[in-house]
Amino acid sequence: MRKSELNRFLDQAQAMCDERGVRLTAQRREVLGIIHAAGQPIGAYEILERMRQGGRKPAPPTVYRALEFLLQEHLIHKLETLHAYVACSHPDHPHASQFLICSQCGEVDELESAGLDGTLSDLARTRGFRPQSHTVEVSGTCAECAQGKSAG
Amino acid sequence: MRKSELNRFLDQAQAMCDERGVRLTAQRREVLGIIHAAGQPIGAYEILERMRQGGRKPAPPTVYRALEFLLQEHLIHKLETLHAYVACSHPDHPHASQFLICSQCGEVDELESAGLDGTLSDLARTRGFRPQSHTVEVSGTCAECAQGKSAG
DNA sequence: CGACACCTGATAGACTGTTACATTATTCGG
DNA sequence: CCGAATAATGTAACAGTCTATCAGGTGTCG
Ligand SMILES: [Zn+2]
Ligand SMILES: [Zn+2]
Ligand SMILES: [Zn+2]
Ligand SMILES: [Zn+2]
Repeated sequence: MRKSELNRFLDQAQAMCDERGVRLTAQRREVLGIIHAAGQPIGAYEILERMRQGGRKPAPPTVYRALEFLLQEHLIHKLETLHAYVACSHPDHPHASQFLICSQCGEVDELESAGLDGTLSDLARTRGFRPQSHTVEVSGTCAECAQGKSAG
Repeated sequence: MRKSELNRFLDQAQAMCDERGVRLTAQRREVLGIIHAAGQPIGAYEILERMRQGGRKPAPPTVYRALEFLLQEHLIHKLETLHAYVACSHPDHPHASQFLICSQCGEVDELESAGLDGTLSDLARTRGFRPQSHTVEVSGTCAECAQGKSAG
């Protein structure tokens, strides 16, 4: 069963929040679980939909508040080009958003490239620009989809 | 007067569209002019607002259709993190979207870094990913704003 | 003129996200 | 434990961004 993997993920998040003195409440944990379980970028209203399957009727602010918290704690990222959210693949330390997004199957691959970070910082500094955060989203075809296409 | 600069920009765009066999109609030209004249990222509804100052009452689809055309022809870019549009600073050849965005004054600086392009392509290829387009938006403080702040 | 492609106008609606205020839950000092 | 302060949640209404759809106009070509 794969549920234990999800639980490990959530427990790790819980432990991190405990350390930081912030509260991963049941609701926030549920939203984080839905995002992680989706395995793909998922929109706020789709999350809302899945929360409603438990009988409750949360409204948009509920999910947006949870998303705001999870973003602050670097447990999820927002994909600006998709208006969707994904679980962070290495939430133990803050970092910028760097993604490969397959336009065919929707899979995303989170990068964490110090080289890319450095290239961007250098570029910025040559312009006298002081960077604070960055968003990198590469759209294209993932390995699996490319293979399937060329083989087919 | 600065109007001649705007006209040169628009005439250049016109020439490029003529070459490509596409039509930079009066309406598209007007939208492109408004975006260029703004000098900063401008939202679709702000464009709409300015178009209405001529007495006409265009509706959202009007401006979105023009924006779609201008994006296709690489005459403008969309800033995904701002939901806003800017004129391309070197529209003579297609290229990916790379921007430094000052969060204080709103100025944007369009990069065109082959090095960044290469770094991204290399990163993608090590994952078997075939990139098609990318969006890079760095948020921070521009040189002027940083200077004003440190001096003040 | 008629047929066709393209552009435009206009209504309505979908999707994404926010404001404002009332209510409930949790924490903490006494 | 009690009560005040703080944090989190519930609820309704709304704002911002973008799209679907249908109808009408313009221009070219034969
Ligand atoms: Zn991450
Ligand atoms: Zn794929
Ligand atoms: Zn450009
Ligand atoms: Zn600035």
